[in-house]
This record gives sequence, structure tokens and C-alpha cells, in this order.
Amino acid sequence: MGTTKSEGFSEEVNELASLFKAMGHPARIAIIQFLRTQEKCICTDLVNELPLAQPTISQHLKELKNAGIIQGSVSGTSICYCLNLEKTNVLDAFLASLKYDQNPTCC
Amino acid sequence: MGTTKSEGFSEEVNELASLFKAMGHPARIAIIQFLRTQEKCICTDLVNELPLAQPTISQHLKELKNAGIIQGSVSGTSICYCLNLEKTNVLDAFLASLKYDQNPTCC
DNA sequence: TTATAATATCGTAATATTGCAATATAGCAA
DNA sequence: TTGCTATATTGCAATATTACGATATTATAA
Repeated sequence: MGTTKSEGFSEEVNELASLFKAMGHPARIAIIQFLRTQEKCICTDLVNELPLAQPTISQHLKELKNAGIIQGSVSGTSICYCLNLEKTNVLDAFLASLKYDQNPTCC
Repeated sequence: MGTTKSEGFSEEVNELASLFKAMGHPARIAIIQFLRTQEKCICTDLVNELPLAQPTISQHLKELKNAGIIQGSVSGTSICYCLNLEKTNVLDAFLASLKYDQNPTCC
């Protein structure tokens, strides 16, 4: 154990869960927020912005990239990261769906 | 280490992260989906629905309740759970905000 | 009261995550 | 080349999460 059980759940459920999980860390939310407000995409700026060491930030960027939430393109020595809204839209749609199907006379 | 660093991040960032984290598990997404589609709120139904043992499901329900994503009210021997949309709306708003501020000429 | 049904809690093993120092890698500038 | 800057990777220690059997707890039913 310690391992998350994914067999027995639908593909959709597993994908949603792993996207939510990728966003379930303050550093990763802060990265997303920074990418949202910054005009230019970033890289080392995050090291100056967040209270974490460079390797830790690199690790969080990797996780966001693996989840498809951000993209990075090489630009000389540095790497330009930006948001990929396709994935966040999947979450958006899921959350929106909760509003409409709900039974108002529950609990 | 092993502990998530929350000092140095804003309250907002930490709250968003912990809400996303609470949803970052297939069992918990499946519970939310079930609560969405079911007319009546549930409890033991989940044990018959999900590929997990009763104590495990109870634990996931507790996490969702702690996060404020679901509510439970005692009803005799059983407990009636339902969604609390106030919290999911916080996530919804965050995801929606990503769409509008974004710089289209990035990466 | 006794039994039963629905949940919760405890204890624990297996595994995952987090954070960082040290180090590697890769591009560019001098 | 040498050095510098930006980023990634490795290796590890500390801690968190997941899953579940066993066991409590609590409310009703018989």
C-alpha cells in the first residue's frame, strides 16, 4: 500500500484526479499564478519569487509539465514556461458540472 | 522534509492548494461524481460502488469533509453526505481567472 | 437486553512526496 | 578554451499518504 489504487476507476476519473493532484501544492499554485500575471514567461524568476531552492522549483515545474498544465520552450540558456489552458479547462468543466446536476434538497 | 512548505506562500495560495489536493485522488473524484448524480445523498452505497474497503472509503470521506468539499448529516444509523459547492466555487473561480489574464503571445 | 447494521478509528506495512545539497549538463560570452 | 549562467538530475533524509484488517462506536430492531 501507499500506492493509489487506479484500477476500478474510469479513465476520466483517473485523469481528473491526477490533474487535481498536480495542482495540489502551494508552490505549484504559486507558479501557475505567476505565469498568469507575468507578461513574459519565466524560469529563474521563480527562484527569486518562491521560498524554495532551485532544485525544488525545477521539480515542481517538471510535475506541472508532466501533467500538461504548463509548457516549456527552450530559449537560449533559459526556458520559457507558459500555461496550457487545455488541461485546466478539463478541470473547469468538471467543476462546472457539479453546479447543474445537483439536488437542492439534499442533507 | 517530506513536509510541504506553506510558510512564504499566501493564505490564498495555501487554501487553493489544499482544496486541489483534497480532490487529487480517484476515490475522492469518484465520490464527488457519485454525489453529483445520485438523487439522495449516500454512505454505504460507496462501499458497493468503489473498489475500496470500507475503512478506506471512510478515510476519504473524512478528508473531503475536512476540506469542506462535502458535508455529512447524521440520519439514524447512517450518514447522509452531500456536496458543498462553496468550496468548489473557489477552485472554479481560480481556474476561470487563468483564462482572462493570459498573454496570448507566450512561448 | 441482544443482535445487527452503518461508520469510524487504530495500528501498521508499503509506498509516495517533499526539499535540498551536491553535482551534472548545456548554451553563450570572453 | 575558460568561465559563467540557467536549469536539470541524483541521492538522500524526513515525512505524508494509501489501503486495509481488526476493532470500536452508535443507533435502531427484535
